[in-house]
Order: sequence, then structure tokens, then C-alpha cells
Amino acid sequence: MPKNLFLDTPENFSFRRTIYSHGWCELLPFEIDRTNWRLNYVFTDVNLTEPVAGEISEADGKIKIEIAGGKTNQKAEEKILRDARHILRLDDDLREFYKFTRTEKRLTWIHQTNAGRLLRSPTVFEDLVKTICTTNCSWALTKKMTANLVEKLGEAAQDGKRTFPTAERMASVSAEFYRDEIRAGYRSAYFAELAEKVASGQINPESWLASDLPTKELKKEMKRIKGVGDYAAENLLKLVGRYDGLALDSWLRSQFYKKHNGEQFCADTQIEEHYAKFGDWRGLAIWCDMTEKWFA
DNA sequence: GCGTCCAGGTCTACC
DNA sequence: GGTAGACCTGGACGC
Repeated sequence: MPKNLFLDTPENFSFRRTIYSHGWCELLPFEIDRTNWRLNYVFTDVNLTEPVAGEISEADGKIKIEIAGGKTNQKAEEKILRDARHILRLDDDLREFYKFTRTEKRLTWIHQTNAGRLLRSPTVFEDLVKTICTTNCSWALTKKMTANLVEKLGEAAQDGKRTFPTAERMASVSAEFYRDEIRAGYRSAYFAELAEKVASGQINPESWLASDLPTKELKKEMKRIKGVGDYAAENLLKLVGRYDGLALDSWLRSQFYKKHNGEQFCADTQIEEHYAKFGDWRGLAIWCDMTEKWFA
């Protein structure tokens, strides 16, 4: 029997703007239904005998999580609610960001539509692996690598949908597996090394969420992981709630050239100067600015 | 069908 | 610290 769990939403929250805030909604175990505006995810927890597929939607001003099958208990349900809060950034306070966007006429749509919450995975580890999958390849390949990870290493729920693999599961296979089965190319050795270090406790990506380190130092820590450079680190920083890096990649640059530079190339320093007025929120400002038309 | 280019970059060696 | 070259994959494109 399906079971429904509910979460209250904060002020200034848009479900649609959150689940379709960036490409993460297309990377398994996330699946988005943009016709009915539903987001699917496969939840897992030590208190569950098996993973459960959940459909997240908006109902009567609340977030509804419909759990399909699976035997849950109170602790597991609490974990699912925690994960959903985390995924949807329900605890993020964007009021300061909106103070900035109110000052710019062309960005007033951001606070008017409650945009700015960037969808993330339940764990930083999952976001870290997915971010490495976005580097130096097409979006189609990113989706393929992520799907391979889920399909070949994830744990199956009752309905056959699979979880994102844990670090322990990822550490149980070799670099050759990542090369041959996941089609991760040169990233294969990085995944094997990362999974082993996280599984053994040498690295704890989850600690980045509440780190006291200044952003510059936290970014250095992230960049010590092979496969994580400037773009990847700044993307991860956004997902742990720090927006003072632009996370410039080729897509973001090309969008900036089109929108603000007459389709002409310019140096990254010019892009940085353009968003400097947004202070510690500049990374979120550029992302919202470049994705304005996504809901047009 | 084949070759080339390039995409939501990063690493290493070298200067 | 800055830069050049190598690194995987697979879709798009030109021939």
C-alpha cells in the first residue's frame, strides 16, 4: 500500500522552480515529470529492509511524498522526510539574496517567482560523484554515466527502480569496472579512489555542509579530490549553500556571451566583474540570470 | 562510412 | 602562478 508523508513549506518557496532549478532532476535516481510536476527519487536508509521509490509533489501548499511499497517504520520515515527537506532546500534562507535581486530591475522576477533553491541529492557524496560526471563531456554523457552507476551499482526497490550507490558499494568495484561498465573514461581511477577514501572515512564530504572553513579553504579541500577542479568545486559549494563562486563552465559562459556580450567571447574576469555586486550571492545570481527563460 | 570537432574540465609537467 | 598537452566518451557534422 502506498503511504503519504507530508512536509510544510517555508515562505518564498516554489516547488516547480526548485525541482527544475538545474539539470540534477534529469540524473537518476531523480526523474522529473514536467507535465504533472512531480519528482521521483529512490530513498534508502539503514532502517529500511529495502529501498523505497518516492514521488514528491505539491499538494495543498504542502510537499507530499508518496512512498510506493516497501516496509517502512518511523525512523525510516523520519529519514525520508529529512532527505526530502534536504533535496528541496526547505531550510535555506534566501531573503538576503532577494534583497540583492530587488535592486536590479531585470532580476525582480527571481524573488517574484521564489527562484533560487537549487535541487540537490540527499548526500554530498552523490552530488560530488555527479559533479565529476559533468566535467569535460556532453550532458548526454553525464546522464549516461550517472544512469550506469545507478543501474549497475544501485540497490533495487520493490518496483525495480534503483538507488544511487553508496561509497561502500562503489568502493567494491575496480577502476576497470568504471571504465568498461560505467563508461567513465579517465574519471574511472578518480571514482575508484574517491569511493575508497569515503568508504574508509579518510574523506567525509557530508562534513562540508556544516564546515566552519572559509569558502576559499573549503574549496581547496574539495579540489584535493581528483577530478574536482575550479568548476566542480564551485558547483559543489553551491550545493552546500555557498554561492560566492560562479562555477563557470562552457555552457554558462556561452549563455553569458549571448545575453550580456552581444554573442562575443569575453574573459572570465569580465563575467566576474558583472556579478561582483551580488557579493557572496554572485554564484546564485549568475545561475538564475542565465536560466531565466527556462520557465518562459 | 569515416574523420574531426567538441562538450556543463582536470591533471601533470614544466617554466 | 601560469600554461601546454594529454586524457575518455559519444553525438554532431562535413565530406
